[in-house]
Amino acid sequence: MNIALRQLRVFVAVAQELSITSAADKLCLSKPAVSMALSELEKQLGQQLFDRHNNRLLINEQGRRLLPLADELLARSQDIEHLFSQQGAVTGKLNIGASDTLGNQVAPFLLRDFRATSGHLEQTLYIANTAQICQRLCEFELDVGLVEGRVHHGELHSIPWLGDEMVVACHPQHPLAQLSAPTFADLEQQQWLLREPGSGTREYFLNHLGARLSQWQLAFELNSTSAIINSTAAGLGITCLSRRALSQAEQLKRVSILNLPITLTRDYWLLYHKEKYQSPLLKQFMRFCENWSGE
Amino acid sequence: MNIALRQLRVFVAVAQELSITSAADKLCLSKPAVSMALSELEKQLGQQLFDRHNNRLLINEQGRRLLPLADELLARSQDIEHLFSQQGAVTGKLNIGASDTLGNQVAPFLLRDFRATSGHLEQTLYIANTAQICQRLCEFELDVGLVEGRVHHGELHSIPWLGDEMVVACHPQHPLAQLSAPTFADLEQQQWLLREPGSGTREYFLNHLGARLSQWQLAFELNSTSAIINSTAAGLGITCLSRRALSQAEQLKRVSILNLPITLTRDYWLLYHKEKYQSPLLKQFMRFCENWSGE
DNA sequence: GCATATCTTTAAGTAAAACTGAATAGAGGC
DNA sequence: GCCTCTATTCAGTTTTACTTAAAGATATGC
Repeated sequence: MNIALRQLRVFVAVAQELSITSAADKLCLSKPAVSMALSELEKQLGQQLFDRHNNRLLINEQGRRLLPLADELLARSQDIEHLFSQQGAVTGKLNIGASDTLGNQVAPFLLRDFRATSGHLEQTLYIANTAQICQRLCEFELDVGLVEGRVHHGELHSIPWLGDEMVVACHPQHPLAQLSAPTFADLEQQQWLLREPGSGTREYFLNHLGARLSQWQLAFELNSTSAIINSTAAGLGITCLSRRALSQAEQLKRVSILNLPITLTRDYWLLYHKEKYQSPLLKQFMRFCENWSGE
Repeated sequence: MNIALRQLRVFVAVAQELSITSAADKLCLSKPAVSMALSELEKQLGQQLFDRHNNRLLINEQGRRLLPLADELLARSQDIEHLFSQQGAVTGKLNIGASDTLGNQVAPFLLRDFRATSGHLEQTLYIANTAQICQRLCEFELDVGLVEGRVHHGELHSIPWLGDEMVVACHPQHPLAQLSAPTFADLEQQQWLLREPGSGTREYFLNHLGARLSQWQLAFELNSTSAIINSTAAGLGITCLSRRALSQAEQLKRVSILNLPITLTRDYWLLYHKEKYQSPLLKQFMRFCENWSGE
């Protein structure tokens, strides 16, 4: 009757991958080992955890109920191991998801400072767009997400975090860069460089700037912020990005930032799953994030 | 590196029994199995959990740190099993400790009502004196304790619970029983029947009644409340007990309760260990206790 | 529609772990 | 010293966990 952590590890992997085959890869086990461990767990609990249909697994109500509990139990067993590993050293893995701008421009400095103050070194940074971050939080594969733009998701909590200024940039020789006080009207009829759909930066432009312009043209779409900066520096169009992302390019005079009449701001958000257990390490990291000023 | 629940079960048993031999009995395992499982756990954690001295085990700082964590992990794994056992049924074991009066006079009715409202049937009632209850709470063998008399113990929390009136009783033909308004002075020079040291009832007498009397004699000591009642009914002395414990004997006119000038009251207390994990079932029981009026 | 992937599960054999009984070693009581 | 109580070590056995191979089931390609 006694369930084992081994079985729960298998269950969580299968619940995340929704496939025996890829769960087996992840766990470095053979497929039958995973299949048998899972069906034994289901037998012990007296409940199916997945619906088997068309030779595929689909997590069911029972499985969804077990997932946070199993994840917590495993996390707590990890906590115990780490508590006793090296005396006083902060150990354990931290899986952080971040959207493009935050992941590339902010997270490196955030992690540098967290490492310096905590001594903790085992972080993984997963950079993807907001939608993917949310999905992986729901699969319990990420501990925390750092995203631009508010997220409305029933299973996730979001707390506002840091701020950011959004600016419009162009090539230094661009006519706009010569204006001492450009207006929104000057931004019309321009060629804009945008991120791909699903990106928080793109959403921001569409909702806060594009919506104010009677006309604008799409120069082209790029799924990388630095490619957008390079394209701006190459004179292919103008763009709206966070000041953080542009600071280096501006210092090198590769791009110019326009002095618009109003300041555009954007909040960042810390995301975490409502039902996911927060290990002491995770709590420490979240507190650190909340108090972190930027520089 | 991965620890197993099996190992933690062994560890907890050894920590409670402080002996490989009796832990093995408790777990229905051989001594070598327990010894090996424990030393493997210690090897995995990289820490001794017990000091070995003179062929005896003594839990050390590391072990004390692990005990509540291990207990919680095991309790949570039990929670998972029970959640999935019978749909909706309330399962899981509840280990309740109670001092003599509470265990004999109150707990049966408390448990009857809890069973009726919750449908939960797996309770164990361990009746012992307050000191023993505290010890077993500290060993994580009991979930909750019901005791008379305040307890000051660093590892335990106590919350006031119910109340009780303490009364003085004697044989119906005893001279004291003939007085319509006996005073404290009348109680002097009497022969008293007391419980053994460590009993809350005894402590109550010594602190609240005996201390007020310039003289009193010990008739003799008994480690059972009903033996004290019978001894009182047999005219061997007078006694101070809770009205609850005496109600039947009084109705049968086997003893008389004196009408003293002041009412002596005594609080009961709910005890639980600060670091012990409270399962949903335990929380439910505690809430039930707090709201339970008596009848 | 038949062959071919892809996926899960069953079966049989193997490797690993958990466990036992007997024996060993140390400590204390008589 | 002898007996009894510990915990642990050792060697052998049982049980569990796992792997490879194969089968069954469902979809995909031609």
